[in-house]
Amino acid sequence: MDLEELKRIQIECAKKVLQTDDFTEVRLVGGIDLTFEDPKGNPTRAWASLVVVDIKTLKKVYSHVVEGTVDFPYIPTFLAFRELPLMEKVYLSAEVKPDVVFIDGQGVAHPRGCGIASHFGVKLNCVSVGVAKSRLFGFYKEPDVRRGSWSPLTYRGRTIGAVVRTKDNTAPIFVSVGHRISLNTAIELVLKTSMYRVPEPTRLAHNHLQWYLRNSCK
DNA sequence: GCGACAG
DNA sequence: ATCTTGTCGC
Repeated sequence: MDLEELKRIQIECAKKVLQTDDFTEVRLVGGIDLTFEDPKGNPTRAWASLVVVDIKTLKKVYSHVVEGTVDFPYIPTFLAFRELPLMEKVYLSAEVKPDVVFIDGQGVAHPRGCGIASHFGVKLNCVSVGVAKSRLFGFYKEPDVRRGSWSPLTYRGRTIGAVVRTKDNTAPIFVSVGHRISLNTAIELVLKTSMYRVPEPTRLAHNHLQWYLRNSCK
């Protein structure tokens, strides 16, 4: 693998990212998650799930799982080259498409402005939001401990994302624009879909995989 | 040069 | 990401 070449791909992808709201209504919100048979191994067997929830009830209205082989290692800032293929597969084969998709990882809060959530959105031309449990890039001040408060994630004076408190006295999550959405709307959507620390679409996608691997899969 | 570094 | 049950605390 030639990382310099992959960097150029990310730089080109970043140019196509749209950071304004480009949709009419949001009724269905989806979350995509991956799990690996051997996280350290390369290649390794892996599964991806897409769970779609109704934004009004936060109840699951659709879920889908696909299996595949992942043969690219985990390298910070190059996560998309490892996880994007399976994410594309689960999304493209889904019978229900959400209006917005939450992706585990960063969107534009990335050294080259193209984290996995943005890469996913641009490649599939859909509305996406980066929802990460930890920081990859940028600086911030700890937001207030109350649910709903947030502080900007910045780099060289520019806001690239937000550190959002989705639950009282609980570690915040890192939200950034994926594609075709504004940061303010992304934050609003994340807060609207969060009952716990991690927003429901993402949390349920993760739970669904755990359940799936204990049953249907052999 | 050294440390940091989504999942 | 994963190894892993009960347990402590709000």
